[in-house]
Amino acid sequence: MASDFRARVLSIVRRVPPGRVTTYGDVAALAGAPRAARAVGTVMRKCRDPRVPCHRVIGAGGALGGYGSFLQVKRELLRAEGLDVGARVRRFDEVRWPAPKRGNPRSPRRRLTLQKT
DNA sequence: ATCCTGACGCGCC
DNA sequence: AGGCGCGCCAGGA
Repeated sequence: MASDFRARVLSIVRRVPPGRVTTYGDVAALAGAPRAARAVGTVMRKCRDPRVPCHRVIGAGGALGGYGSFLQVKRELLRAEGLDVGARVRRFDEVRWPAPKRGNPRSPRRRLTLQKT
């Protein structure tokens, strides 16, 4: 296959159940590349497979993310699945998938802050 | 192999 | 609270 990464991303997105959403970043992490959120977007962009619910992949914090006119379709689909979608997906934490783990010692999201001497 | 682009994310202004 | 800029990664030309 073209890329292992791509295949993983697709397989992951396919598991997102109706009425639930996930983020580019989370998918990237699940695919084994925590910093490749943008790359996930690249994959979604090419995705034409109806088995892949790409409309359930949104931006961090509930932002829609999206692409051109498809953004509108995305909103429709999400609403059709019962989600409350405004400028951003509301109740995000409740419809997020997979269920966000709390106090996860293995999610050491690095915070590389630049100090000002 | 190299360069440019982009359905992202997050710190800062 | 919102917008801007820079960093990250994989794809495609």
